[in-house]
Amino acid sequence: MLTRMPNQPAPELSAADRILAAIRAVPRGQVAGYGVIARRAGLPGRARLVARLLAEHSGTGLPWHRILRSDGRIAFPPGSEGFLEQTQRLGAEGVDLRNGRVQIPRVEDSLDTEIWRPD
DNA sequence: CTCATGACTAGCT
DNA sequence: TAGCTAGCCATGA
Repeated sequence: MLTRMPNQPAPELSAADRILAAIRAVPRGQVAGYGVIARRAGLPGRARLVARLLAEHSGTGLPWHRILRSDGRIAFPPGSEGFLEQTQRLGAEGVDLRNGRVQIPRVEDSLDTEIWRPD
């Protein structure tokens, strides 16, 4: 059975599976936006679908905490349970959060990966 | 079918 | 940086 690098999403997979693969492809200590995940799954503009799948598959080992809004902020309301949980998980991975927001690296610096690298 | 909702975005002030 | 707006799309009432 061939294991495929999730960089090039397999067209034969369902949209949901491609999105889940893109989420799992975000390495520990790094974060990515909903829209970025959607694009990497071959579904530009479907950020809300990414959010739905995250909620649906929470608790299945999916690295949901590494997914943030396009402006670098946590999508949950500040102070909410999910917000605190995500803050804690990201902190455990060394992601620098300031007031519920990661320091967004300049896109020009990471054109290759499209994944935010908080260093 | 229409309407409301939401872990969203991009653009403009 | 913060608000506000319009656009977006899958779901469920």
